[in-house]
Amino acid sequence: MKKKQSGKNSIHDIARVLRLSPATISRVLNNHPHVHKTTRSKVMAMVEQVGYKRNAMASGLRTNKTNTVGLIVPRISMFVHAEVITTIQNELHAHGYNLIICQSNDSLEMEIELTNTLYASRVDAVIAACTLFTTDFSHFDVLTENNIPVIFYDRVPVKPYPACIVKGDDFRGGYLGAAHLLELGCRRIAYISGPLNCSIYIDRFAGFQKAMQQYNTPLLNNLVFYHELSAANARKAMNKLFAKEPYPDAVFAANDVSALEALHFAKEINVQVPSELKIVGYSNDPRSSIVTPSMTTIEQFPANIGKVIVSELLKILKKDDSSRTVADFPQITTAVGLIRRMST
Amino acid sequence: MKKKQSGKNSIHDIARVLRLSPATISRVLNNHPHVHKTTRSKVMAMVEQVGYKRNAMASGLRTNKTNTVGLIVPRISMFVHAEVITTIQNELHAHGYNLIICQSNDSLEMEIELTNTLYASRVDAVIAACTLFTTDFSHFDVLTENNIPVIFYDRVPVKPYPACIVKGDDFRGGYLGAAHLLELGCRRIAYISGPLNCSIYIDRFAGFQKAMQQYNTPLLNNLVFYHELSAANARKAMNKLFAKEPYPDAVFAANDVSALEALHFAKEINVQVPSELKIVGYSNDPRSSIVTPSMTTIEQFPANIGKVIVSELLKILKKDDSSRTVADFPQITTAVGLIRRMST
DNA sequence: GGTTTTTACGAAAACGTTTCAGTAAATAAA
DNA sequence: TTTATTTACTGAAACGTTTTCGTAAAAACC
Repeated sequence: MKKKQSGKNSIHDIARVLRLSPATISRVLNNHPHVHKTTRSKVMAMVEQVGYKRNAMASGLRTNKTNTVGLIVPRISMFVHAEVITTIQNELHAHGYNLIICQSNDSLEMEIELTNTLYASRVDAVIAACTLFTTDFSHFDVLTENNIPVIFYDRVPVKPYPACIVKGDDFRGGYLGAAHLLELGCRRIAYISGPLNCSIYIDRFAGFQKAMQQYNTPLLNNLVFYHELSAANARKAMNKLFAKEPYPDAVFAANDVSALEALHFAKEINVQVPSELKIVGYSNDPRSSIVTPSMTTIEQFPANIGKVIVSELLKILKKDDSSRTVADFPQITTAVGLIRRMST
Repeated sequence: MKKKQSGKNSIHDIARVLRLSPATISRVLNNHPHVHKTTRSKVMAMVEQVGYKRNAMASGLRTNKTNTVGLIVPRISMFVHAEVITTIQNELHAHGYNLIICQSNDSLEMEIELTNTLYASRVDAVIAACTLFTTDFSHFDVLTENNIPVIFYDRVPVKPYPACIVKGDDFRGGYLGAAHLLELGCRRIAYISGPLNCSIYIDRFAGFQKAMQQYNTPLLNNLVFYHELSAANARKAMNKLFAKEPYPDAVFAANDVSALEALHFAKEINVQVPSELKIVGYSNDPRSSIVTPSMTTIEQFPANIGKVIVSELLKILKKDDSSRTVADFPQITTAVGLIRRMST
């Protein structure tokens, strides 16, 4: 049972009742050597008794270290992110770091504010998956210029930036999805892409094109759509695709939300999936496996992404500020895979 | 274009080059009165030029205020939470507060660590949705005893605790689901509950019982299951239910994951839904609407929950520490509703 | 012109921790 | 015993803010 607190208890208060100096208390708390065994246990007992808890602000102010890393993500509800976050948190926690999760809501303005806030609280590092609309990355300068390492993942800078980059092999993902459909004999393949200012959609599309080219299949301009990947936009695309014949024999969408909407649309207009239309999504959203027919999609192994991020981050944090070099800005690509289901 | 920083820039540095005192700089930054217009603009210009950003630790240490609230949640990937979090974040942001999102992974140990960490960084308040295994809430004492207000939601303390509580009307939810099935003529209704040490499952089950009683339908013990609501456990329950006749004519599950698994199982063994078996879930998970047949479920209006939480929180934060009273521990119940779909 | 009030600013303390430099006591070496 | 070394601790400064108190100077009043 804890004693009732009388308002405050700092290292000074403990020092006073034990007739020691604050310095000694601090040393005990930080496991410094050169403090007597009996003193140490007396201090620990008192710490326990009054329920002392270190003030992270004071400590951080003095040491310039917070043991905290910040994470900025468009939406935590996106499955891939949720998975990545969970892994990151667990791994970091195992190494004594705390994680502050921030959500930009896919708003650039918010992303800017969040990086400023994270800088204000002087986190030790920042992990960021950027907004769909982040083409200029200079708001991260405040971090890099002040020696706070940044790691980007998922949606990453396209131009060189002094930060480590971890990304799924989007090119390969695009290639795998397209090759799979081509292998199955599809030749009129529609492609629903996200906006091409965003790294992942550029690469996925490039992979798609590569496969098409390899199979000597022309890319029909009226079968390709570039817009924010919402269900509504996917529906618009489908409406156009099925406005008049010839219909496409496959749809490859750069995310699962769009693919799911495509499937839904196909059902509505009585187009049989997969016999008349094959559909491939991207990300292996939990929904893609429970829908009927279940959907073929590209797996990104988010847990692996998380692990890679933390392992890189720890490497960087182990060095002190001054000894960081360009070698700390590697660009790492993580594997993807095709999950074949009933929609193809 | 920002000037390259020479390592540090504090309020002192700005003061020195402008031949002012740090106090004046601080006053400008905090919009205090009694500072000359020309001085103000000179300072602002320099702040802009050197890219000064306030050090939140120093500021928080001095003022004992962080403008940050902490949030602890079992899993951010759970749809209801993701929705609630997003609302909370937006609302808080509009009022100048930052949100630190923490994930307990449904581990009590982690929840305890997280509350300590949040206390260590002296957040202004904590919002918590507890672990399934949190029956003792004393680890939140460190917050309440130190005048950091706590608001619980979703999974909340069952015993009295000095904190505001916001919860969905789980009793009504349980009642609505059951009454709906009874109305449709079901009489052998199976109920898949979560463990009864958790507030929400207690209430949902009570609501279920109330409806059953009202329709003079006996509650059959072998049709009720209490366990952690995982897909695996739901499958076990379904296996038992369909091991021998008479089969149930309906399944009401206390969350959507279980209901979805029940539906999946029914399909596997060729039991027709809804004709032979009706299914109702809980939470309106996005998956429940896209599955075939789409699933009837209980909507919790998570955005509304988030709004209520923030509105209560702001009320509490507006008062200063000392003037808080028991009146700051209201228990608020938010509405739920039945969403009827094809599974009934 | 003298008195009061207001305005604009500075000096310094404070928040709670860590750490450098120093010192007294205990121990080891001579 | 004297001197050197180690051990266990203290004092005080520092981190970057905010805020109280004080005080000149300017403005307002009579």
